[in-house]
Amino acid sequence: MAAPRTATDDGARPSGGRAAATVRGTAAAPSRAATAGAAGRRQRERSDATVEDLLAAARALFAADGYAATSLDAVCDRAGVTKGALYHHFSGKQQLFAAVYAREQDLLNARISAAYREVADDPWEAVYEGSRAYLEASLDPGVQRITLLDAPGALGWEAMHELGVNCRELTLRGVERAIRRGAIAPRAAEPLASMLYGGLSESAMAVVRSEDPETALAESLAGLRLMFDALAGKD
Amino acid sequence: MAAPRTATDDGARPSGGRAAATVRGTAAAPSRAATAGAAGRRQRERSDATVEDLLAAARALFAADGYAATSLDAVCDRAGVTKGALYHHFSGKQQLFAAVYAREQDLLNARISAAYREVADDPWEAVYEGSRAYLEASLDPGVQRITLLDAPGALGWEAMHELGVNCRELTLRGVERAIRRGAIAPRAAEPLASMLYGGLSESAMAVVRSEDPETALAESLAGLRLMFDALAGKD
DNA sequence: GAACATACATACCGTAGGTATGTCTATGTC
DNA sequence: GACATAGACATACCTACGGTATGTATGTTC
Repeated sequence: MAAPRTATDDGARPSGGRAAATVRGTAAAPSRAATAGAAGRRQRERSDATVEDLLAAARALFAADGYAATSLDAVCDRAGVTKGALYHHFSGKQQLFAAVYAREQDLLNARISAAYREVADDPWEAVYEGSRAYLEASLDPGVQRITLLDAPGALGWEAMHELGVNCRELTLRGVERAIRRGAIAPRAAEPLASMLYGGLSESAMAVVRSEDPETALAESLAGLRLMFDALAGKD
Repeated sequence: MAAPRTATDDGARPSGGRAAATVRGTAAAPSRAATAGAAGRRQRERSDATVEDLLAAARALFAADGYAATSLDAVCDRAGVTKGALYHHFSGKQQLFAAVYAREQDLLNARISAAYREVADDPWEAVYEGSRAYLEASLDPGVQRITLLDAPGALGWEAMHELGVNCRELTLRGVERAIRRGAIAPRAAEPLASMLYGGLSESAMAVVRSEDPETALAESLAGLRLMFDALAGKD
């Protein structure tokens, strides 16, 4: 049975990664935390550096060899630390992978959001551009290996979607906005978002495995264009 | 590094499963094989029964606990045999899972094909019915665990699609036929098939995890209906 | 019925995830 | 500024599990 995580055992939760990056930016901290933050600087920095090394090593090996074929010893070797350090910052292999996955999702989100926001006037066209960005970003073999091939089995569907705002949720929001503004016909947004997100994920894998990825990508984008136009009522 | 499989070591390949089922049906066999087939009947039957037990046990455990959490010892215990028997018929855990996956795909194919063929006149409507059948069949948690969550990571994308005719290929053929017969606008069939197959897979997982799967399924089908109509030019 | 192949069972090995413990250094406290 | 404490690791070890090597009994063939 899968080891259940209680709500209280987050003491071993890694301070590095996404959470630390956002929390550390806040200068307005309470008195005790402020002094502790200044005094605990060197230890904190060293810790963060170790977490960073571990995440970088893990990301490289997970991307190259996959989740199952990557040993924690190999990760530690590459990071230049021992398993003691790894297990001090992460509760196990699964959580290490979850942290790597969350980072990957953040990078994807950034690219998608940037493309999405570039189209300010047309909400449906914005979803198209976001979808295009997601498809193109997912062509990277490392991204595919981590987010599309290994994550579902290693983390499970629920955990995948609970690790922060993911690409599927971005798609959902975009679809909802397009419906609200009348860019496409009224409908339940969830199903369309699932179809788009899942379809683009599968497309990315098919494109890379194609004997001619260049034209396969072009055809996928053309097909996406046709689908978006059809859903918008343009013929 | 992942153990590389040479092209010559298929001596341990299981005679059971799909391959045997199709090969055994051919009555027109060469002389030596014909006599050997008749004389070797009892051993063959025992062997097939063992393979069947192993596949049934593996399917049950893989479906319930997932690929990684299922130990071969547990499979053997449930099947009532030892690891010697398992490794006599399968080259390892991955191939055992591959056999289970292939069976699952066959069952899905049967359901999809049946729904597809029920609509003889309208090729695009046939694709819809096939898609509907695939979505509904993929609501089963065991099917999801095996074919959607674990298979990509355990087998890899290529191996998944080389294990016989799968649902994605069925979708592709249906789309190609619909295009040939002018049911939808001309386009490259591959991208649309990928979008449909991947989208339906993701939809199935989202539907099951929804707080109200009943209405989620209804909404997904309604959304699918809208998409199919839009692609067919019906507004 | 002898030679052989098939179909297993048993015993064993190596790897890798996980744990328990020791140690060193930074940090807060008096 | 000595001391207690806790964080940040390193080291050694345990164990489960995938895989292998070998033994054996039951068909199967000539």
